[in-house]
Amino acid sequence: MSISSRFTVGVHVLALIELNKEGISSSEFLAGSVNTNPTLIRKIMGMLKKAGLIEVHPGIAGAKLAKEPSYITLLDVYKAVDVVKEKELFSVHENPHPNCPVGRNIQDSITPVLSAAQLALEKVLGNVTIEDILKDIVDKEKFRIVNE
Amino acid sequence: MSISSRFTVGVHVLALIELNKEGISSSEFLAGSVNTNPTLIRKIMGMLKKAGLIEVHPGIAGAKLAKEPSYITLLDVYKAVDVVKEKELFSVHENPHPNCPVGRNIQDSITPVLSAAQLALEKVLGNVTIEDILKDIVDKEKFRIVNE
DNA sequence: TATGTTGTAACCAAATTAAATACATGTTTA
DNA sequence: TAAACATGTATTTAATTTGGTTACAACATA
Repeated sequence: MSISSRFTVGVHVLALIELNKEGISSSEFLAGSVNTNPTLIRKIMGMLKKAGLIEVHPGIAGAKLAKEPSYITLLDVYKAVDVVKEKELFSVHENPHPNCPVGRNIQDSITPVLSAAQLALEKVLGNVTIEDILKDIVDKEKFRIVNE
Repeated sequence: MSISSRFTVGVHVLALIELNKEGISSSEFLAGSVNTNPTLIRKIMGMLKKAGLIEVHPGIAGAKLAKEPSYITLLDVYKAVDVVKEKELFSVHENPHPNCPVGRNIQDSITPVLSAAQLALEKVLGNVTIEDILKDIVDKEKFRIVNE
């Protein structure tokens, strides 16, 4: 099991829209960088738009960030593309037997731990912004140029 | 997407084996409490055995914990049942385009964040033991009795 | 030897994912 | 106005994973 790549593709798309802010970031352009098809990008763009992270209009080529990149966290993207439902990162077996002490209490006992674990993960994502990712990419590019 | 219930079923199984330590915890008995079929339980038992968490022998009914319940963390179970491969909780789109500054750097830029998020989640699981879960279950049972 | 248990392998149906196709809707421009 | 191009959706497909099921070999015990 793995969390859908919609999340990391979403981050890729947002970073590229910002880096290409002077140009036109159409779904085809973005798909080329991600190396997938424009339809998938448009599906993800739709989710990012619904979450208020980008601005994009039917018929008009190109997307722009709807907020400053320093105000968009990876957690925003993660929630926008809906890769994990609220409190459902872990799945729990349904209908344990009520005649057993463990069966009738395990879900209530384990759920708080699972929620805490999921929150810990989300907190890390909430502390990193698109700007952070872009800065890192720019740094890596500089290093590349120095070593050419 | 959701992490397989093998994990929470594994915790259920270990807790019940310990609670029923004076009795015989066969795969059929355990399956009854979890409310699934014995084959699935045996598959999970095989993983728990391989990870050194339980002792169980072919032909002999019943499983026992191989360690004290205070020395078995939920992270041990999580790793034992192999619900998430090492560093692969998040999936990343393959082969982004190398001609794009974002495409050729995004994986290296985002991977450390994803690893940190996964580690944060695992750390929470590592701080809770089977004994903690059992204590909580016993507490809930006491509360139940008081309110009968 | 008969019974019951663990340990596997094989198979199935359901759900999810990424990719692909098709097309309606909207915008621009030639 | 018509042609070209973009977004926004719906539908289909193949691959993968999951949980469930059946079948059966290997082992232990009464």
